Amino acid sequence: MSSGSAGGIRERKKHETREALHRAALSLYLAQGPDAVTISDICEAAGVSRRTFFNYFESKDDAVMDWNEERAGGSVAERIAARPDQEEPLEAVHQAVRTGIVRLLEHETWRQRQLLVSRHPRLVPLAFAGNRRTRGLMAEAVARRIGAEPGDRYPRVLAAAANAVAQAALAQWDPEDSGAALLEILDASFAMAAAGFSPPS
Amino acid sequence: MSSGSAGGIRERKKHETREALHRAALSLYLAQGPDAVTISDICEAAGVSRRTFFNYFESKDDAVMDWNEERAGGSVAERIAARPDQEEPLEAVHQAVRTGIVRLLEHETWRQRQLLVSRHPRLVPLAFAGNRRTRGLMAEAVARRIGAEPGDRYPRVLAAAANAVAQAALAQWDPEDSGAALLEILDASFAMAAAGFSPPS
DNA sequence: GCCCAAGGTTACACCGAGGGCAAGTTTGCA
DNA sequence: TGCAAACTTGCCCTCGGTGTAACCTTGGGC
Repeated sequence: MSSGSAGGIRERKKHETREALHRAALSLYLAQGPDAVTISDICEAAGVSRRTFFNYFESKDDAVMDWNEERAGGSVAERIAARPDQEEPLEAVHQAVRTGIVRLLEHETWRQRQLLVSRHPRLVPLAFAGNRRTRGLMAEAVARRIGAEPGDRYPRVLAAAANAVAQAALAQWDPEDSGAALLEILDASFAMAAAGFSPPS
Repeated sequence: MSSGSAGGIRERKKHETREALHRAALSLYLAQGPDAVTISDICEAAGVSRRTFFNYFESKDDAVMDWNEERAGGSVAERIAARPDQEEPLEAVHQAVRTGIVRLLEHETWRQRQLLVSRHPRLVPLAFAGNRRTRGLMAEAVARRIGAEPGDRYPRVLAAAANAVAQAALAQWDPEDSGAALLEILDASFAMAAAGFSPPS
């Protein structure tokens, strides 16, 4: 056997099955809308049994929002830590988020996800379901930068606000537009935060 | 018949049933944890049939998070509009949120809700499920203040960030503490936003 | 007081989500 | 080749959620 790059056939097949379920779920969601898709439909499209589905995901939404591609860009926390020391915390977070989005924009499935979410607002909370953890890691990274405790007020408030600003930017972006447009919106939105939200002239 | 204040027996009974279901759901959630409670349990405690439950709520979480008490304080949008004209938008939103929280603190059921949420983080998104609408109304109110369109970037980003700051404040508050403590946290958090999140000395 | 219509409640039946379990199948390794 | 670990599957169950139709209560007209 030539076998896969990592591990053996077993690992590769698991990955393929997961990917097949994810793709099937995403395209069915896009084609028919979230409510019209049943787990059985997804399984049929992916060629596995209904029971197997639950070996990989806890729900159909879980399958659609699967995030293994995010990891393909490193974590936000790492990117914050990598910013120059003298940079203000908010700016460091801004740049960390920015490069994260640049990487995500390269993934076609991520764009499809955004399209799906923008078409079905019901899914918005799901798209950001992983954000509680992300926010926590962001707060930790910020705390480490300024020598504070991770539980301190400042890092937490900053992380929450930065996340919200990023979400708002995403929500204002049309996923059929260029990635550059999203980055413009993002930069403008963070500039508002840096200015203490004083009203634009 | 002495009858209720508004309408007849019918209206009153509907209201009582809704309230009974809400209270039953809340206390069962608190006593047993969200996952251990079934809709049948709630119905038994409230003395109605399972089918009737769904005449009032779409899910058990919906019943727990029922918000008729929020309305007993007017909307955030109204309170923003009521702030003095020369006040900066962020400060107006801050004060509007603040008085809203002051009112909510008077409601025992609201405090129970917060306790429940703080004990079961899984519920956090639900507690803020109504926030999409709230955020929209906030953005509109801010837009009206500065003579912008409701869809403009500034009002939306401000509303999103203010909401996140308020959420972060709530999350840092122990619901068994005094209401004054929550207000202190809230004020300090908004001060950070007004300062453009420059790090504390 | 009687009766009828509107509306609220209930039982029943059904489908999909989700998960436990044990048997069957494939892979990895000796 | 053979065995153990791991993955898949079918079966069965409970709970969430909804349509339907029968039933009961309320309120208003006669």
